[in-house]
Amino acid sequence: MTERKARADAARNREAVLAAADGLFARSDSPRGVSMDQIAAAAGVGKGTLFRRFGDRTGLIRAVFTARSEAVRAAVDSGPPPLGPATPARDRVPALLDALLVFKLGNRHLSVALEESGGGSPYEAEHYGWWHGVLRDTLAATDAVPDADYASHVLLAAVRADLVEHLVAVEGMSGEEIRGRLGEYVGKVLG
Amino acid sequence: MTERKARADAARNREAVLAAADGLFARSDSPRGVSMDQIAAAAGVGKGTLFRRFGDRTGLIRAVFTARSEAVRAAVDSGPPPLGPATPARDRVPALLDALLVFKLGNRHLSVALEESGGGSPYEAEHYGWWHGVLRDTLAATDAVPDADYASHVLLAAVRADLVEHLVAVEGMSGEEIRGRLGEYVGKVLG
DNA sequence: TCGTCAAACGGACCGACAGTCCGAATCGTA
DNA sequence: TACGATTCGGACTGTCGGTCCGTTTGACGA
Repeated sequence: MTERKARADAARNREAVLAAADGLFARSDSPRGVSMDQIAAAAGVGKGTLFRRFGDRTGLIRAVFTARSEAVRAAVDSGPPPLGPATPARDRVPALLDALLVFKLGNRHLSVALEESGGGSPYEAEHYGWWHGVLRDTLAATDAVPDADYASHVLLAAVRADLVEHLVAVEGMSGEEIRGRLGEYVGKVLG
Repeated sequence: MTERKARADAARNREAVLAAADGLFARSDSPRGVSMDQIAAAAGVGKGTLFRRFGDRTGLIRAVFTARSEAVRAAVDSGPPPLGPATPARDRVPALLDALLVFKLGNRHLSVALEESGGGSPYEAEHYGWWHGVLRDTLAATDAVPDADYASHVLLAAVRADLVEHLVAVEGMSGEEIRGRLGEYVGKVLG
């Protein structure tokens, strides 16, 4: 509709900021340790630019996160089994949770950043609503639990970023161990 | 050991700060909206006092939380069934989780404050370690799950303060509903 | 190629807040 | 009452998220 012209430098800067933020979060131990000034500096961009493009800190983190998670979401939306929509519900539930877990294992710091700076509550982020919707619908199709909505929330809580981070960093579990345990656990819940 | 004499005003101020903080957190929607200056002012105390007694913001929140949760912890430690140690493990697991849920329902804002300002990760707080220990040991005695340690983490994730807050404030569930759902869910996990 | 102007840039600036510091006030004791 | 140890309190500091506005730049028509 209102198709103005996109400026070349604007697009370039956007990518630079995304990349810089991604790198900084990945390197830093705590998301709190990464300031907006640092991101701006690392991206070779003024602070004003950064806030104009992304609104605020939360918006920036969400943008980085969204960019990173495009692949998983596409696989769930329209990929082949066991993630895609054609999968039998009973097989898809564990596949969904495993995929989300694997993603968080591979993007631990970024995920923690999203959940803790994500506008107060992680539950407000669009990304959570999306996963919850998919999981709820799939779960409802299995008839395994009395309240698919509630069960989805609780199952998603099992793969929260800070829990995963704790299991890996403090308890020393490997990614594969966690995946195994989660699989057993989900199996039990599905009955 | 190093039992010097406690000054009367020091003790009085400590109580005043605890009470003021408790009240402010309970009233405020978001823990972020409560500043140390506000707490100091509400307690009729200087900021220096506040930081000397509690070290930092996290220390203060933990102190308030600890004071509030003394009763539950005593009930678990040495109370009668179904919470106390004499309870059969299979009955105690749901009782423990229900007690924790009820506590969080009654202290929603304070709990959220602890989990989000609790020194980066909620898992570092002493209070988490304690609950996890009790739950793990009880769970291990039931032989219901292959890995009691992991299962405890995941079950505790089901009663995280921000999830409870979300279910109540956004999804409009009542406390009783949540308790019911949690009970069913735990039952499924115990098999 | 050049002129025009909306859009984008960047960094100085602001307000808020956690945490520090030290002279002043206060308590317990002899 | 006098004295020393302990605690008080609020001015002060450094940092950080977010804003503002004068300057620059890129797209496009002539």
